[in-house]
Amino acid sequence: MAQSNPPFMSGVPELLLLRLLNEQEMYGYELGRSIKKVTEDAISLGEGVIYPVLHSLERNGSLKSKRKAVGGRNRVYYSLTKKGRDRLEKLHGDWRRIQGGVATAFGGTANA
Amino acid sequence: MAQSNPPFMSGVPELLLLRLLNEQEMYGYELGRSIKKVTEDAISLGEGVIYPVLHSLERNGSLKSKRKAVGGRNRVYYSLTKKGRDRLEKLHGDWRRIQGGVATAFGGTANA
DNA sequence: TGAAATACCTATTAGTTCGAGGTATTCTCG
DNA sequence: CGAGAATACCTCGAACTAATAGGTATTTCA
Repeated sequence: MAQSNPPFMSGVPELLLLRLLNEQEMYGYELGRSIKKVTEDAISLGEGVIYPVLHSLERNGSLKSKRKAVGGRNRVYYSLTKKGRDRLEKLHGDWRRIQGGVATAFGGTANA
Repeated sequence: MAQSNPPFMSGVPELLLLRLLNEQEMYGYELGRSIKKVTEDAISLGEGVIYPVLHSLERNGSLKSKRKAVGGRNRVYYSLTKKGRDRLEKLHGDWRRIQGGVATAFGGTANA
């Protein structure tokens, strides 16, 4: 057998969060706006999606966090660990494969 | 507000199934092999994925089915209804948007 | 003062997908 | 003929995702 599939559509929120945090540390609320911006409004994630993903990513060691008080605000900044970078690469690879597969399926015989 | 997001990861199996059935009627077992082929092995769906999706698609009126006995085999052929074609267009649009958003997010600042 | 924005969080629900199983028939090959 | 592979259908249960809808508290600004 060739290879087993990753859970399919799973992971876009996780993928994007890891992608952004790989560039620079950020906090949850900020990530929400940032995702809208870097996807040019194509994707927007609610806080109810962002925070749980952040927490589970931290739990499994992909992210580390530190609290900072900035201008009277209490923020939790996240950044990638080595494991997080590995995870990012893996998810990105999965994504490219699926994306490529879908593109091929739709490109094969041109349709509307 | 701009627009609400479709459920994220959902829908690649459904999308591919609709895509294939839009070209020609097929039966479940056949669809499994066909998906592997048209995605050039990038994606393969187990029967435990295919049949439930087919059934739910038929339940909601996107697909219609007819039984045929072919060479002693009992097959259930599916084809798209109008509603199924609409559904395909919608899912395809969603997919393009998400795909574009991810591409932009990763393309914005080139990374490995 | 009061509303909006910032900033965090959780719980519930709904939906998807996966793997593992199950049945039955037909085909192929020794 | 007999055995096993392939065809062809199906369902169940577990695991996981993601969406909505809430909740708290502070700060900013009109």
